[in-house]
Amino acid sequence: MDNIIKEKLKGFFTFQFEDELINEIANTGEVRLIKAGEILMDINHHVNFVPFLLQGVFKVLSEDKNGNEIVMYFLERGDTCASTFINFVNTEKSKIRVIAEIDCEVVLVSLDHFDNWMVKYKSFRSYVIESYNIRIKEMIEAIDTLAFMQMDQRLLKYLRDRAQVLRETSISTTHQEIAYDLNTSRVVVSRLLKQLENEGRIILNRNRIEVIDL
DNA sequence: ACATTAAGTGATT
DNA sequence: AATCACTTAATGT
Repeated sequence: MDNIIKEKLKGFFTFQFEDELINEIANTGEVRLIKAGEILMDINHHVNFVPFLLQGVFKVLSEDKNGNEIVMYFLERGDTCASTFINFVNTEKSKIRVIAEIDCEVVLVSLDHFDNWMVKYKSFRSYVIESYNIRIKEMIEAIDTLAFMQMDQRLLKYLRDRAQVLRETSISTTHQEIAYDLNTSRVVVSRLLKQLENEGRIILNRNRIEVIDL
């Protein structure tokens, strides 16, 4: 594995990984490029790896048995999917779908190394705990959003979140996709977007939304 | 030029 | 906020 990968592992993750740990990740991990739209892990599938996100953005969503989906949060570089940690104790099926928003680069590490690294590396332990913490906070935020916010506010929050993880003000999407993500109808999204545009918060184009009011 | 897909809108529940 | 039914606009072939 090349040094660029190691530099990314060193630079993007909040807890400075020890050089030795970075070498271990580099030696045992598999670097994968995931194209926009590809699914990294899916609901009801077994997962035996943990992804470390080096580049790109993933959308994490849950789906009910009727196929209604709802986006819970986004992952950006330096993030990992905390829900996969659970599987290192007990091989459980994934409850979520993780899908690439844009082209992504990840390092996949087998869960077999987890036990070992947790005791061996302080930075790894801290990182895992911190990741859990962040995800729990995100979950609470998602629940609050669903329970207390009306659709217009949810929509604006969604656009801001998405623009933030993409590090761009321009989002390439359709009203239909947003409707799926928020589990509402396209008509509602179109109307609310129009309203936001009239308020000067966004600019609408076909397949593209400029977020002004970040 | 035509077909397809995305987006806008009034009316109704 | 959802649904229907329809229109208009943008884009692909």
